[in-house]
Amino acid sequence: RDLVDLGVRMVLANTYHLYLRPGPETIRKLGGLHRFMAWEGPILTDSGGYQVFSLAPLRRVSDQGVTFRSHIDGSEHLFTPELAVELQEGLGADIIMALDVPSPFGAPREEVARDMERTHDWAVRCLASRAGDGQALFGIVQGGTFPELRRDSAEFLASLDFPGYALGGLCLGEPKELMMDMVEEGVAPLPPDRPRYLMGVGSPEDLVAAVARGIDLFDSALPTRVARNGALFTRRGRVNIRKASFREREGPIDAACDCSTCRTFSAAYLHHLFRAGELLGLRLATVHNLRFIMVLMEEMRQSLRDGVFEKFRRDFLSSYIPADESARLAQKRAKKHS
RNA sequence: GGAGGGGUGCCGGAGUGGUUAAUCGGAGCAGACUGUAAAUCUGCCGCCCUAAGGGCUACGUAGGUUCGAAUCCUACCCCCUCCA
Repeated sequence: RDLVDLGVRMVLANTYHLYLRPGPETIRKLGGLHRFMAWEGPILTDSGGYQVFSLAPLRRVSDQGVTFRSHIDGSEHLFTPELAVELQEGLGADIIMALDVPSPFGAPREEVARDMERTHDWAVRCLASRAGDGQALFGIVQGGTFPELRRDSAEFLASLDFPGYALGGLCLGEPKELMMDMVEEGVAPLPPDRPRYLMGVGSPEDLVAAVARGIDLFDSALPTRVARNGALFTRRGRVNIRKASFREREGPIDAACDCSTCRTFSAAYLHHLFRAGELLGLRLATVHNLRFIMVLMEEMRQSLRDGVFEKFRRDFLSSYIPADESARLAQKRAKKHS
């Protein structure tokens, strides 16, 4: 399997998606999620709070739970904190998430505070509705981009004695500095001996910045999604494999990379696969980006063990040009030319 | 040899007197995607100078009509179809 070869340790699955299709019954009949996906390692499931928020039209939140329409067929459903836990227990995941209410970036403070209170209330109910201790239930910190709310939220959840904590509702369009400030606010009150999970992040530069602020765990669709659209991570930053400059590039995407794509294929070949619309290109690019992230995380773990993380961070950021930075440079170049 | 049809920007293809540097596709150039709408989305795309804006050259070729033509007329060149 690709993921095993890549050194992947844990995978994320999603309650919202699995609930709508194929449905919890189907997975139960097929022996649970591990067997269904043929994944022997740990699985983390998200509660679906975020998907209801980002995918489903017509969502209505009440004290009871959240009502939404399926983005697939428009049918109406209700997720309560109790159901979210039950579904995730049914899937047999190893780490499960509380049902939360993320606030959109830019929402007024009162609204964010209300979402946060609801998230807290639901966190308590999720804890109470667990069937057993076999699975680790994580609480989710909310509070938008308001420092005091973030801190309040983290303090409240810390008092509930979860085996692990997540920071949610970030990376939703807010400026990077603000996001990292919120990470700091959210991490500070959490017990140091429990894992901290930053949900939905992210890009290589974000991972490094967040680890520097005490985050242990991440998940993100970014590396695979951008890979499918031709954006590949390298030690020097993100590159777009579709660019004409790769047409005759003989070496691998990233000479420093040990992934099977880089060890086997030239950048020119990958460029061609993307141009030609070949499905193989999507897979090779995905393998590369995932391996890049895996290696990056392993290097960060090692540097922490060695007590040289700060140096690693400086070195990494000095050579890795973030996407937005290179976009700015490209625009400048384009302007100069036009 | 006869009768029709057609030649538009890198390619395909709209447009049949002014608001057309010219609809729209494709190709090309660049960019974005962060708790899974899998292959999505955005911008640029004749040349030159610029910040807005301006100038130049363009619709097979050469003339003509007109205040004004890719659009009308004449000649020529080339392509396609049918008949012989």
